[in-house]
Amino acid sequence: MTINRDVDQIRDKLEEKGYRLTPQRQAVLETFLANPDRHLSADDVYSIVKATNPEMGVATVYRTLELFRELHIISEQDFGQGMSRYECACDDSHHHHIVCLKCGRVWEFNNATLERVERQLAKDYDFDVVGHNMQLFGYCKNCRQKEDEPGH
Amino acid sequence: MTINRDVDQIRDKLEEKGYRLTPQRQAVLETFLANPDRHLSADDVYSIVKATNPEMGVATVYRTLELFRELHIISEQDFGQGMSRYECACDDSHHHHIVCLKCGRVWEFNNATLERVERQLAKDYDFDVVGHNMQLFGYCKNCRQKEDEPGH
DNA sequence: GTCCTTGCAAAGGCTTTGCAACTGA
DNA sequence: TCAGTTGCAAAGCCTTTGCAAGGAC
Repeated sequence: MTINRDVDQIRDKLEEKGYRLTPQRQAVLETFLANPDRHLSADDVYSIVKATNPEMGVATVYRTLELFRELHIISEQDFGQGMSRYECACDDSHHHHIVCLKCGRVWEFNNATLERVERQLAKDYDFDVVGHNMQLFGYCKNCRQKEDEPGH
Repeated sequence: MTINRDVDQIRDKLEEKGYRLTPQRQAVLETFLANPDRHLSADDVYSIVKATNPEMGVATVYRTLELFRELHIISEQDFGQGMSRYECACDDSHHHHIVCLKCGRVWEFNNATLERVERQLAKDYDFDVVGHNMQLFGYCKNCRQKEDEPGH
């Protein structure tokens, strides 16, 4: 099963650096592996993990998120909602986000043109780019239709 | 003088909606007009305004920022620094940001290709785009050079 | 034993809110 | 008069930190 293999790989990655894959960390990891399409907040992760590990503390979630982010196991996003969101960074594909301001759903996209623009900008500004972030905010088809319904 | 004209225009904009341009609001407005190139945090604005209006309270700054944002007088940015930053939105030009993770300086750029990509994406996803955000994070030339200096 | 890790509670930092007082038309 | 506005302090929210206890090697 893919998830078990992923867990093993990440256990190695942690142990290489002198860290352990504790049950708590594994629970957080599995939450991300089981939700590859979601952009989880710290609180989302906490709630999900707490369901099976009631002894889990929030601080551990935050510490684990920071550790995973450092090791590039997950990546952090800010959609301007007052808290960070995290997603699995298991594949190295850079992608960008389209965020619906009504329902909060997030779509991801890759765009070769964008990557090209980015490389050109890095060159123009003599800038060593280590991360990027492109977000479109607006309203999805679904939410627009709801707006148009009578009574709204 | 341009700034006075801008102030008058915005006074009209406020009064149209039933708001007043109070001395506090004018002080905040002038801070933005006087710093068109900066990306000010709420605390930056507070410090600047407090220098000439010592009675100014933080709450007023936040309330003014929200009001100005609603009226599209300023726009809000989040560079992942734990607080929002605001900039004058007096001209309607959309632009994007290059943020140095070391010195925190921000460069702005416009890019026609990017705008084109954005329009295409809006079409592809049937999305009503009302805002966007492109940020590159990394290290500027200056900070890279400092890193290379002996002793660092 | 030693270092990593944890849960708890307290503290931090940014932002919002309740409220009584004030202001301008 | 009346709605809009303000300063202050308290509260809210997300996140980090101090610390003593627990756990793996």
